[in-house]
Amino acid sequence: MKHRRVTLDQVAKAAGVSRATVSLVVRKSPLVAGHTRDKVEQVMADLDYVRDIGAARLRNNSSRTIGVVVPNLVNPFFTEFLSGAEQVLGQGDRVVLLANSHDDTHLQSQILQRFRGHGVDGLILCPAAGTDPALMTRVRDWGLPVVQSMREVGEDLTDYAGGDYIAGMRLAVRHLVDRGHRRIAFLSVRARTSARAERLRGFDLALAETGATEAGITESDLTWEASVGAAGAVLAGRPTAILCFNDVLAAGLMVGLRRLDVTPGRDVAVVGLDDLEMAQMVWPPLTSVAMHPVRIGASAARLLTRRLADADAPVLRECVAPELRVRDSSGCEKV
Amino acid sequence: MKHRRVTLDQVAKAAGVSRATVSLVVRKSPLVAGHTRDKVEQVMADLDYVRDIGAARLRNNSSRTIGVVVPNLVNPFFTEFLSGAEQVLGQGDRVVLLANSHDDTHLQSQILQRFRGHGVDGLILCPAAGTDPALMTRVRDWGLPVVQSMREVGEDLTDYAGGDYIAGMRLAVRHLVDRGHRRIAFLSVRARTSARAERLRGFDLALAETGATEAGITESDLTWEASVGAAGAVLAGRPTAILCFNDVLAAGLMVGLRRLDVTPGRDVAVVGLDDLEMAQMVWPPLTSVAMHPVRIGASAARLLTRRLADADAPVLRECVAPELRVRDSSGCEKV
DNA sequence: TTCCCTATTTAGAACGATCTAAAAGCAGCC
DNA sequence: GGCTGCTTTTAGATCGTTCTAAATAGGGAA
Repeated sequence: MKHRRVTLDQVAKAAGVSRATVSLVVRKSPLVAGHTRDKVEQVMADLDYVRDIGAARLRNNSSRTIGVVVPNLVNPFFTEFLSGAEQVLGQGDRVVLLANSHDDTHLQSQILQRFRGHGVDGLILCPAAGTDPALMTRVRDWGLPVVQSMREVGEDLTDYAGGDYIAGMRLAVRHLVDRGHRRIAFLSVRARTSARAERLRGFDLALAETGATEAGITESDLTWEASVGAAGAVLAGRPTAILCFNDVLAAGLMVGLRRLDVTPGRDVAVVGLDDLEMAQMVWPPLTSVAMHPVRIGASAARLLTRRLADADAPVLRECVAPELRVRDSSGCEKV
Repeated sequence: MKHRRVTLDQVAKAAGVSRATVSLVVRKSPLVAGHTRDKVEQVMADLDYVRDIGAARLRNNSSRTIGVVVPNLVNPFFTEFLSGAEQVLGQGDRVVLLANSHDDTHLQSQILQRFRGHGVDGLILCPAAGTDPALMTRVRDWGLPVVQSMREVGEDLTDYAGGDYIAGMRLAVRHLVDRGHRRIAFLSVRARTSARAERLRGFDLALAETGATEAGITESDLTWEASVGAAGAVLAGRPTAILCFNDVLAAGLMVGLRRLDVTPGRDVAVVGLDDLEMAQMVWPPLTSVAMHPVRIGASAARLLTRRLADADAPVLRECVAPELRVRDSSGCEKV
């Protein structure tokens, strides 16, 4: 019923050549003569030969497999990221080994062990909150090329692909200030990640540049439900505009505001970050700063491909430039 | 710099036993004596030994790797599904090989070849629209256990995990009829999948049971933007209520309706399917039928685990029961 | 013809695990 | 000591590839 897989040897026998020759054909070596190649390829097609990549890796040490670790598979930001990475890697005939760390460093290191056992060629890692920078050097000692993405741990330890959140915050704050807002609140998150630090720094810089004042920084869990409940705390600082850590929190916040009879886009301006598709679906449509997660994922995949080709290439940081998308949620002027 | 991997042989040498014994320890065989096991485990920890699963598979034919193919990685429905499957498989110490078919049968078969080459133990497949049922028997001939999910091709060819969309449509239609609606439209999709057929059948059944009349079936592409533009066509049938293929289309439709100065939840009732998180974020909050994609993913993973354990187990269909979630978008009574 | 050179092809040893079948150890018992 | 029966350990073949180094072909030139 379940028959064994077709091997190089069987193809070789059927084509009347040696196993080594067939192997050369499989790897598209220029060494084989045209007529030999044709014959072997014909036989491979007839027998439905599929090369065993695991066995190949045993010899040549390349599994064409990339481990991707994200902290949250349900957050559309990370799935768009994943989608971009998968796309690029698939084009390079590589395959994605996916895992969700749930932002748990313990689970994360289990996952890395598992990936190591599977002989992945490289790693795209969005490090879980609280990841020890030493992890990066450890991974490097394993001989595993890594690209960090969306979040970063340590300084220039690895390549990195992300969005420029400092620029993003600036765009958002300037937009609000242009519309006459002076008291701006920030709905942040509790989890200590570089993504959070970067936004806070951008916020400070932007406030200093524009002369606007901070009207309170509230911390929420990184879920939609949590931000609904944060609305009261955010309003306590009497802001006329609220910047949110991302669109998911912004969407929740708007629901929370409405429950307190505050209408976003009229009574208070709300701005998100990321510009996920949902920004256009909520009401009022959410002003947001596009971070292009799909592009970031693609960029991470390309960085990793580059490093696989040259282990000693200089460490690179790639930041996708953000774009402001003005919609109705920041519609209220305060002049 | 990049040192070789630690092998069984090295552990064996260091522990003063044979490679075979170490292998037994790795596999937790009860054959090894307690003191030997302890010593070997100590050495493994000291040397940071990681078992090479690829090499193991070559001999014992189990890669602890599962291929998962989804048609759209950006659709939150599928990512929640994926998340459920990944979770369960990870617990069984298996790893997910992920690929996105973009609903393209050609790309899908490329992916399957790739997965085959990687020696996956099994497959969770949400078949791309237009997939030939013969694919399932072909995959079976490869000796690959498959579970179809979310969509199904062929009759009882493989195990299947999905949501009960017939029941879901019934819940939705009854709810609308209870609120006094008699003219109900359905915003459907163009792609011919079992998911579409099932919903249409449920719609017909529910109409027949309740005596409500169909107020037009419009077809849209399966994207948010497309459904925004479909609003005009949907209204042409003069419905008092609109049922949508899923929440993504419902969200788009509501935006489209508003652009035509029709307020969803007041001028016309809108109901979605799936109950994604976004149902609560749109305005007005969307009445929807929860399909529990995370549970479906988990169920698919369990079905596959079962089949891996027993290739001859009877073919099983598992359908997660839907639940109606009433919110404001169906708020308008028509009595 | 012989020799050399380049273009192809190949035998056989890896890679790191598991499996099979058989060998050692170690009691207890005659 | 020799035998039986049990537990524990092991040598060596094996999985399907790639690599190395060497063998073989096929022309020309001398």
